[in-house]
Amino acid sequence: MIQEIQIYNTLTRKKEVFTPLVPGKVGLYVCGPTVYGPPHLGHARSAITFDLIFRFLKQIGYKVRYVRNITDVGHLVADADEGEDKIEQQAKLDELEPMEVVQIYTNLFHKAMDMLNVESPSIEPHASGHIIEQIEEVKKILDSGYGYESNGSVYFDVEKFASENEYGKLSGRKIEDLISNTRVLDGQIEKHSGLDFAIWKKAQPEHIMRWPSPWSDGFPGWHIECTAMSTKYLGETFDIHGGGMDLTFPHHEAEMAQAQAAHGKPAVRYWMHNNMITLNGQKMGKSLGNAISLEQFFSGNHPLLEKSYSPMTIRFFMLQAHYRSTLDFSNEALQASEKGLERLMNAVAKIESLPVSDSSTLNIAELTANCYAAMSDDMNSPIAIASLFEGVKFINSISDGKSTITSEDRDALKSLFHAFVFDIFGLNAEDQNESGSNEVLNEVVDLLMKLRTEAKANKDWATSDKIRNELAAIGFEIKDGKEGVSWELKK
RNA sequence: GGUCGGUUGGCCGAGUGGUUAGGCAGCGGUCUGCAAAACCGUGUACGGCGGUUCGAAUCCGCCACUGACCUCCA
Repeated sequence: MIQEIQIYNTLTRKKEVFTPLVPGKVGLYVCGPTVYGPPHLGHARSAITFDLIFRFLKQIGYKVRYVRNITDVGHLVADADEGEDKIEQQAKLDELEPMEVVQIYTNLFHKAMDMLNVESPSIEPHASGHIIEQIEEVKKILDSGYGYESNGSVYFDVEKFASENEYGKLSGRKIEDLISNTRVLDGQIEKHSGLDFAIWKKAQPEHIMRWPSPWSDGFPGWHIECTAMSTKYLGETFDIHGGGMDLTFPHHEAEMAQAQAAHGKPAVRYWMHNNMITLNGQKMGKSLGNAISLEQFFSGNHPLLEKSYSPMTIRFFMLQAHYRSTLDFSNEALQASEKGLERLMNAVAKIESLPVSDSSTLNIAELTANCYAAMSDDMNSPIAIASLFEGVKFINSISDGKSTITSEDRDALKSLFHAFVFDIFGLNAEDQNESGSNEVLNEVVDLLMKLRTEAKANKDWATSDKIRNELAAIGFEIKDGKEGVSWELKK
């Protein structure tokens, strides 16, 4: 079942045939969230992108170990390395223990991921749970000569590394440009060069998050956690490393250098980066203060949102764009996705009851091949979705009596749609809002429907329209179909 | 300033040297007591100016606009 696929490797800037290190198995590492704030649309894009990759690789027969970390230590909040740990900063604001903050936002993240139907990774390691492994990596880097200790902190010697290895290749940077562009920051006296980055940082007295190490009581530098955890769970060399495009520099560049320094060989074979979500053409991000949280999307509680958007709408919206393109948020675009998704899901539900004939007027095998070909070409979900809509048109046409399908093809079509819609794209039928669980409400509305149907039978249009219009005003949508009346409570 | 991208029809968004992306909206139709919903049909776009070519939206050059990274960031 395993077929040839191509993926775009940021390192080489082109699509490459994907060949795993170990046949049939894939090691995938993705930078997860820093849990100091509520999850926003950007987190969803990354999570959904790599969820798609995870799901597709499994679908075509690979055994995948997917590691996505939780960053809960180490980020510095200020320009200088003297700054407080970001998580600690938030903790002080909230008057909570740092790990309490971590727990709160980790839970929120998990909840949002569940709602978006993002599968759990195989392993979700916390940086704080791998301090020992990180210290070991720091030791290896010191042993290899690419690190130096300075006043209790340990730094990575970028210029030395660059003189003997490639540095800047991933992000397309030249070391000379970096040197001339680096800002001179306070507290840099400890470093030999402004390019150097901390791999272990001595904690200031007031710093709460701290661990003992051979150099000082402190905390690990940001970049080292991914090297330590990917090495532990996937090995010194593994297949795919993913993350948001904004992480390519300096984070991933530093990771590449560190791993090379520590292990004497490159760690990552394919680098994959998802692009950003934009809002009015500008990147949506926590640091820009324009991030809309996922909770706000689900509830519609944000000035920029005209209405609430379900998790599946968000998911489908993202799948309709290629992961390497920026995706611009707008109410109009989201509403278009919402309707498209509804049409897709309605068609899926219809397949089973489609009437069969002696012949098919659409080539299902070809449709199937197109879908897999699209995904095999660097996870081109929008193309695959376009093919699926070809199938939707066909399905509706059959139920309209204008096209035909054989029993065999109907089974194939059903398999195709189930594989793509549910397994690969991870879309699921939405619950029929809260009304679905409210039996009494259902019965009351059904009663009104019955009264309206009776009024219609008596040609008492005044009464039937009154029932329909007043229910509509409350938010109910009344659908008169050939098989009878149905209704839905729209938010 | 440096580096790398982007500019596609009303909106979102694929793609590509010559052939319909797709979704949404709009329009027309079917259905309906009328609607709504649903379904069917329908659009002919590729920033500007040059160049290469039998042929470019797709390749090259210049220009304009815009974005990302260069600091934490998905």
